[in-house]
Amino acid sequence: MHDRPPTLADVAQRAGVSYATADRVVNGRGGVSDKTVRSVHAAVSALGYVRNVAAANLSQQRVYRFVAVLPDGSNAFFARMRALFEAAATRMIADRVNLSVETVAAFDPAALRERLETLAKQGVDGIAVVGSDDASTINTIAALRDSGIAVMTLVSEVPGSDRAAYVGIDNTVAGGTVGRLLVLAHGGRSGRILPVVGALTARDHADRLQGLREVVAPEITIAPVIEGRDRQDLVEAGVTQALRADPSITAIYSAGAGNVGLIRVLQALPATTRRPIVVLHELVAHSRRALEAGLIDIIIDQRPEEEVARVIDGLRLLADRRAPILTDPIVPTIYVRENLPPEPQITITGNPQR
Amino acid sequence: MHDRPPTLADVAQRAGVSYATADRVVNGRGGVSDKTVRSVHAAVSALGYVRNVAAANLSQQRVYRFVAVLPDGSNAFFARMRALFEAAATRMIADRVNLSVETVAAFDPAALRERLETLAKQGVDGIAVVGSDDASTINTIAALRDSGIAVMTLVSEVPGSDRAAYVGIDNTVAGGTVGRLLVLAHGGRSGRILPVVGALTARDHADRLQGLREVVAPEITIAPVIEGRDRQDLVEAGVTQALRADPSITAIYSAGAGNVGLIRVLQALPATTRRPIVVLHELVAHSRRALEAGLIDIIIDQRPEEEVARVIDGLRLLADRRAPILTDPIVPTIYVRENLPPEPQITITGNPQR
DNA sequence: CAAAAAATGATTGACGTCTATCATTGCGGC
DNA sequence: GCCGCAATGATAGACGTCAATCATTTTTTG
Repeated sequence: MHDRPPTLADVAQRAGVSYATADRVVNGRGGVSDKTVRSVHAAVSALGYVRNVAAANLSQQRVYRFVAVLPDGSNAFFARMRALFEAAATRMIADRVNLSVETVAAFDPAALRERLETLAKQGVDGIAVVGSDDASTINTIAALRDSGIAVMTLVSEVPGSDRAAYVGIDNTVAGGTVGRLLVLAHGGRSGRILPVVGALTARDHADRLQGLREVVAPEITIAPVIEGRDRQDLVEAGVTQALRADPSITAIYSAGAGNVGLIRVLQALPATTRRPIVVLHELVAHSRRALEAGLIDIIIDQRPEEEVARVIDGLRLLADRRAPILTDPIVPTIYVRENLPPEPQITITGNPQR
Repeated sequence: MHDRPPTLADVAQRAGVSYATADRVVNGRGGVSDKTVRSVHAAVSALGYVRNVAAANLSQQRVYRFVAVLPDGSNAFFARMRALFEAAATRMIADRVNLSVETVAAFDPAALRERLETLAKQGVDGIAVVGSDDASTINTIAALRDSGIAVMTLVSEVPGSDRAAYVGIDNTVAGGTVGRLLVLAHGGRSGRILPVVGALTARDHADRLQGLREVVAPEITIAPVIEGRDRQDLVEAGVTQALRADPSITAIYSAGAGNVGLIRVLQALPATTRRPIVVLHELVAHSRRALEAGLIDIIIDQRPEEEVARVIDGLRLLADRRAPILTDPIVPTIYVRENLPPEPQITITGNPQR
């Protein structure tokens, strides 16, 4: 009925070897004949032996030390992600997981490299990093991996790097999803989408735009792209001007940040005209309020909650030498007014003592 | 730098008491003076002591025994959920979690009660059950709780029961979300939605419809509801007839099961006419194919993957005596053709040995 | 066939917690 | 001042694994 799970001692007995030998096999310490290795493995699978992780970690006094490296700045999305990491950190203390969040100057490969190397020296078990797509970062990640540190990329992939996993959305998919929804919303009628991005050179923004283009053509055309540098003021000015210049615009897709500026434009629109359909990225305080107020229609979100959970899970799996981690992509999620989740109550808590 | 987390021995020392007394306090064994209790608690928070769950479980040889009770039948959604539970079960062996899935006759409170009582006798730590909204079930859940078994309701809430938590979507929210998307898709034009449900007496289906109604009025009207009993044949017949009878229908919302029938109708539609916008629930094999083929437009999904993960997490938190579990609702998720996740590769694995 | 090398066995302490038992101390009541 | 009881201390074994050490056996090699 409730037979306790088999232990390594059971395995040894069944294989007809000593505990020491069984241990040598399962922990790959070498110095065991092939025949014995096989018989131990046979016993393992016959009994369904699974290493008791709790006991293993206990014996090693293992304290996982993980660090999430996020870009600094006042970006609302990363502020939220930071809060999520910190909340997770407190929850994980009981599992001997020491998780900390650090920030590093955004768009600065040299600073990132330095920070990562410092972490490596301090003896960290795993790192989650918001990548940047350059050679320096790729090399740094490779070096970290070589020194046995688990590295995962988060939110933004580092193509060509041998990170253990990428946790984040596929931006082409996200753009395509927006495209499909806009096609639906136009209901077969023609239309014209105004795209707003941070910069066309930013890979994620470009990918989103690309995904959009693939889906909406040919019924719907795309107006010249506004590059808002993720700054509210520039976005505000750019959108205002574009709307004035082109009255045929039926929809706006903001693929980057600086949406406070966009929302201001929408608030200022005359109530008489039908406003364009508006889609933007990331559920944060201001976008939530805009959606609730009916200023925008759709928020497409990458669900930082799930990303954080996946990262922690993944880092732990990598730190234990367990099964390969699962790599399902994060699916960008659609919020409309009706399915908004309750406002998060997370307060940012520093460590009270150390 | 990497000071190991404090142990209970550290706490005892700091509080100036013996290990035994510290243990009495943190485990609430009583027989300790108030003054001592306070000083131990002070030491706990001063040091930031957190019980090492791994060590605790190890010492108790704790094997969590959890059971998920799902309704039987050939329902694709529950088949998927079952597979997810089974996949999770294998992953959890290393954590000494014994998770099994059982089925019980659908819509049969007596059978459900009997099954639950049997489980209680067998000494289960936690149960996740797809509820049914009746007095018998409410009482059974109360009895389970009294005997110290953690109970969570899954997919379908049992209102008025004192389950520890409900993991599932709010069906009114789901219906409202569909409503909002349909309003968007009509782009200000009038329209007429054909609703298809299993039965109007089924609370979840009724809630979805209610959510829809609240959002779409007044521009969009709602045709008489088809009750398909979740059966393909009835759905097929009903929808065929309704479409023939009422050419003004611009959208179909299927809130229940039996969607294979609906999809057949859509396949049979003449290519000349513009087909209505179609929204239905739950991403399963046939709905996925229909979406990929462009026969339908939107799938609204309750994300059984996340539900399963939450259930397991919750049961574990309840079984350890840890912090109260988080009760964020599951947000119904929108899939269009572009953001479909990769097809799950889960194979249903029975336990090879016992 | 002896010596060297490889493989295996046997055993031990540590990890942090839980549970139990028994010993000791302090204190109030009478 | 002694009894009884409450509070506290001291200690030990168990949980399953890991990482050692040292002893013993088997195999290989020259």
